[in-house]
Amino acid sequence: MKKKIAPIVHEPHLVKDAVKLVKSYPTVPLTIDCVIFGFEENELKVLLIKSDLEVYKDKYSLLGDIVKDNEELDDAAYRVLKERTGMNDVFLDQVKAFGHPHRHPGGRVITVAYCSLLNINHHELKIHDNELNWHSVSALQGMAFDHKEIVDASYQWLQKRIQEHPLGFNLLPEKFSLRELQNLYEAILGVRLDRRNFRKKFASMDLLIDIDEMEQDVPHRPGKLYKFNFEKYEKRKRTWIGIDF
Amino acid sequence: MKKKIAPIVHEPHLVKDAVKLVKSYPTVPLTIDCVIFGFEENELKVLLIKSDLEVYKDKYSLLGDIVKDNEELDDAAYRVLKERTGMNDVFLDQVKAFGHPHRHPGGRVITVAYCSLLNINHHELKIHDNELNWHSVSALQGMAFDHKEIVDASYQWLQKRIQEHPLGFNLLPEKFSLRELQNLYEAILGVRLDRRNFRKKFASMDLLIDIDEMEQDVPHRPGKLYKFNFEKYEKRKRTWIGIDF
DNA sequence: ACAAAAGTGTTCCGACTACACCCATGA
DNA sequence: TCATGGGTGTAGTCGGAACACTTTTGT
Repeated sequence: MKKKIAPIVHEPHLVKDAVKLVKSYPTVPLTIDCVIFGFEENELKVLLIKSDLEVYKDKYSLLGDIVKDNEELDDAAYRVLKERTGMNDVFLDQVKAFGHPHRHPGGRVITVAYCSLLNINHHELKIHDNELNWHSVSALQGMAFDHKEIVDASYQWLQKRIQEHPLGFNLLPEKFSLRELQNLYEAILGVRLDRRNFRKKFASMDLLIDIDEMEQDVPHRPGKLYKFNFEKYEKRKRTWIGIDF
Repeated sequence: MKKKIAPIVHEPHLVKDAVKLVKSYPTVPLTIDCVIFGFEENELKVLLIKSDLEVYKDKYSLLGDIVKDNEELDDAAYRVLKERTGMNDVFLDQVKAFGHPHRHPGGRVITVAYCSLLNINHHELKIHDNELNWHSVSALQGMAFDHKEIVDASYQWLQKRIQEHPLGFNLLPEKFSLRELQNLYEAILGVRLDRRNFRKKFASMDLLIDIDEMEQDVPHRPGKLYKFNFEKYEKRKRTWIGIDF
């Protein structure tokens, strides 16, 4: 995930014009915003916080921050994620840059949106100020800035990506049943899937490890539990074609 | 393509803290870079210019510019496109933001990459300074900044997108033969396709208009010419699924 | 016993693949 | 007449979609 920042060094006399050129450029504030998705009670959720700003009193906003000097965009997003959720090794990917001149009431601010997937139960929210909390994606309202637009774009991005790569596992506990997996896909894609076909599909992908355990404390016949074979997927990723529901 | 910039006006006393906040943010120079693809001699090409900078003497760079105050990112990209190619109504879409702290030797510059598709023969390069010219995508070398990386990302983006939407028509003349269309897909995807199956696929999509003309001056049996039914595609776009070679 | 979800196979159909011959034109 | 690519159909295969009954557990 984290890329090293290569210490590129150019001959000083050669870069003088480049430095001069860049100094002549207008500049804008740059931020990142994280669209952090979670899955709970068979619903896709997103992590939001109450806005600090008076214009957006009682509105919700994404977790974001400025990008620091010398900080990679990816690293900035990862930093915010870690500060807020305490979690490492979380799925994170850039979605899109948003640059409407009036998207921020305080003046022009460019933001780069990142999409992140994490298991709600695997972390505790580190900072509970400003009512940091999970919100159902299907019923969002009262969002600050253009954050509704950003969430919508990220959600569409996710719907597409999850059909190409098995990202869903990032949202589930380490051990999960096929029913939970199916509920997840149904919730994200907003469709109902045939149970037998769903199971066949994942069986044929051969990315589930049967850990020989069963669900506990369910009021019905317990299902088998599986782990996701991340290692196998990583190896196969380069030639991955898609899931195709 | 061009979105109106909504004149959002907030109560002045409410935005004071927002303005103050934004003023406290560090700022960075922001540019856009256009990866302009064309198709010529059965090869995918990209429009490049010699770099102005001494460090990148004799290296090629993408067409880019700073984003102006109050200018939408999309509009900035479109402006560059129009300035350089003189063309309107060109396909243009955002690919990704690049923000490596040392990607520009003159200091930190963030850029947002845009992908554009146009018909090489439908335009004349407006400005021929700095050896503005078309280069084969498959043999790029000696590129300035991180522009190779940007072109690679855009090319991959294109390969994916062209399998989901019939974007290829943007690269062809108004009238084209099925052979030309197939050559285009083969060049972009880097595969060979079965001619009969290819024709069947496009026939079944029903997006080609038979204009009842034939190729001229070809040293073999002339093929029929078609137009792309942009109108029909636009109507159908919302429910578009994919092309799937 | 009942409720609730787990687990499992088969048939059908549509889509993609592979493949070969005749046709129209220019040289 | 030859070289070049245009134009066409069919059989086989693979994968997705539809679909119902038995099993296991808790109450």
